[in-house]
Amino acid sequence: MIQKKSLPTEIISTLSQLGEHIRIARKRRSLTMDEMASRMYVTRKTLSRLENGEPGVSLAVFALALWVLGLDKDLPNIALPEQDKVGVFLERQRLPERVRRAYKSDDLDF
Amino acid sequence: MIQKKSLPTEIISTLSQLGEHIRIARKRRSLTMDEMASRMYVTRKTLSRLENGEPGVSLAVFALALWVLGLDKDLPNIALPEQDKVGVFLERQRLPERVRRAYKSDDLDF
DNA sequence: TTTTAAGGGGTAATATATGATACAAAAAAA
DNA sequence: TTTTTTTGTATCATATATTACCCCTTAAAA
Repeated sequence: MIQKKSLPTEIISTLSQLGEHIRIARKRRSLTMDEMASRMYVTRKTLSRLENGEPGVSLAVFALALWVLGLDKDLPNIALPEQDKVGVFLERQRLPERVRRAYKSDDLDF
Repeated sequence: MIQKKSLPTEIISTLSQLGEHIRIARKRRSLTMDEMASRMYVTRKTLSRLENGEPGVSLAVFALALWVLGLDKDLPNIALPEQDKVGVFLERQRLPERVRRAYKSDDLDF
């Protein structure tokens, strides 16, 4: 953990991509690293680590970057339960074959 | 930073949502926290901090969770440059009004 | 009901991130 | 070109994450 060496390749690659996306968005907005870092309430070094895709950077730093750039709208949709097809399938599969009502004498109408 | 108190409300809320998404996806897959944590090569406590939306959790832990759950396909699309409408607009705006070729006597044909 | 397992929460030790600062390299602007 | 700004990199101090334990409460299963 936190060591690039021990991480799956896909994850290393994904984090690099995310860093690159942030760097591009920052440059398009003509923000220097110092400027953007101060708006994020972090130091330039921390922003640098984020843009370089270093795995140890905290989620808060990541979210702050997207927030400062106005690119945070998609983040809450990650792993959204209603979009999780496998999850929905598994949940449905776990339903019992037959349902049996718990008997209560005065609860026979609905 | 890293202190919930000093973070924008939207970010606190977003991180909580992401943690909840992961927790739901884990339960749907009938994974205990111990089971999932070990597949992520982290401890149960770290996974717990992620599911609770704690801002200090590293990006690697987040990405590993999505990866273990098979929910990592959307992550690389966050802040995607071609979807960044503001960014594309700003970039276009920066184009010069007129273009002028740098004159080179032997480079007049193309 | 009894039994078993899951998850919440604490502590100490260690690893790592983050901040603060300085300096050099590279790029942009004049 | 020269000058200025931006960025890369290094170091040290401090804050925090992460691990590896622990115990306890609660929920699930028998």
